[in-house]
Amino acid sequence: MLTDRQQEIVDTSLEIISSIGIQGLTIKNLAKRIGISEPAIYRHYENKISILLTILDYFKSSGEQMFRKQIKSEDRPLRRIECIFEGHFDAFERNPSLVSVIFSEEIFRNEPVLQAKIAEIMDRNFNAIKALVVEGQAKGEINPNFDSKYLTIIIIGSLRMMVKRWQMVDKSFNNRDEVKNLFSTIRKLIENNNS
Amino acid sequence: MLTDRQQEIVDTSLEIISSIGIQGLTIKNLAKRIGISEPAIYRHYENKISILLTILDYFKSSGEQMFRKQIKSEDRPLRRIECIFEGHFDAFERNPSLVSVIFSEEIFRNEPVLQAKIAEIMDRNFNAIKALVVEGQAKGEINPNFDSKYLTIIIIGSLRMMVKRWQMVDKSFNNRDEVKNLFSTIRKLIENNNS
DNA sequence: ACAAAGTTAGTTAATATTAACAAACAAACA
DNA sequence: TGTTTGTTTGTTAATATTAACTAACTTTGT
Repeated sequence: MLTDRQQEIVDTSLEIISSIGIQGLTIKNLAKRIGISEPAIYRHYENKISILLTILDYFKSSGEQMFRKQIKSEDRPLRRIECIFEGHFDAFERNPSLVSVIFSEEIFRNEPVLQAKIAEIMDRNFNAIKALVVEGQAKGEINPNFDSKYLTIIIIGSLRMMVKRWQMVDKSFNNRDEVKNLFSTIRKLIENNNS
Repeated sequence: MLTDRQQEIVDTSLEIISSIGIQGLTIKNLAKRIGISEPAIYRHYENKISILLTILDYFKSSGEQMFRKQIKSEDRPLRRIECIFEGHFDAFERNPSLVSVIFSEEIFRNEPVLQAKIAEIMDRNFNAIKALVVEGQAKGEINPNFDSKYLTIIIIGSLRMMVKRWQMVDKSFNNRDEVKNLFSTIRKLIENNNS
């Protein structure tokens, strides 16, 4: 569990990342924004890496929660994938900084601990979606003539691309509709329509 | 045009980016690798940003070349998209550092000039692919019941995701086959099969 | 002889982190 | 009850390291 200050540090970090990018997340900026001195940060976190690890953990567990909810759900696989789509999207909308975090692998490249965590999160997400695709194919909802691996790459890649575009150009347009449209396109593409 | 030294600086930069990431591209590393002193670098480039701009320009023009080739080509649109897929992939294989560059938007976020260039490149690529999709739909080769914008997001997103996975996990596996399989999946999905 | 390309030896600004100490409060105890 | 002791959370000042970049001088090639 996090203390109030620890939570504040994490929240403020996400704010900073959101507004000026991960590069701007320095202890100095962090301390200034919170209104305490730099060394005070170290009363609550051993070092900067452990702050970042906490952020990634938060990210990981919020994703896990979403997947768990979908596993229990009685919906059909395609609908569950759609929920994950929307769920991720809601998360991004509520907390735009997560977008920066998700695309920050390159920055963590010199920190093995962080890179490992990122790889772990990506891998788990991939497998969760893939499991749903496989299930959808088994139940005849998704076209079984395609390798589930490639369908998963297409699904996740599309979502990421959408988010990236949103971050780079669109900026606060009709994002919810965009996601709906994108997913409905994907759905029609991969659905099993042997009528 | 670039002098020999300038070219060497660019090449070595790409080598460094490739092996230890963009974060590792410092003037010190660059000079050491080339075998000259740090200030000598400044005899050939005004500053670090201009080196990075040159790299992005190289990236941009090599992409442009590829698109130009495809425009002249007599192939059908889907085949041309496939060529672009393979072309990009060849580029990545020949020069893995480009992968790092392409995913480095987050790092350039505090450098408006660089960020603008990245946005420009992404935008042009997007529109080039989209034009091919539209043409494919007009010629009845691609299913016209889908918004070309979303199909383009799916196509580019998949390619990027594939590359990302390649960078993160697969590492020197059967990459050429993977690209072939991925594209053939996409092709089957979006093809117009009203037979 | 002169311009291009290199060197050595610096500068400035940032960075994460540590050392040493202080105020506020709580717990323990006489 | 009042004093001692410890803990938490903060401070200021300093640290080591690294970044990009510069000034002034030397070498090299034509």
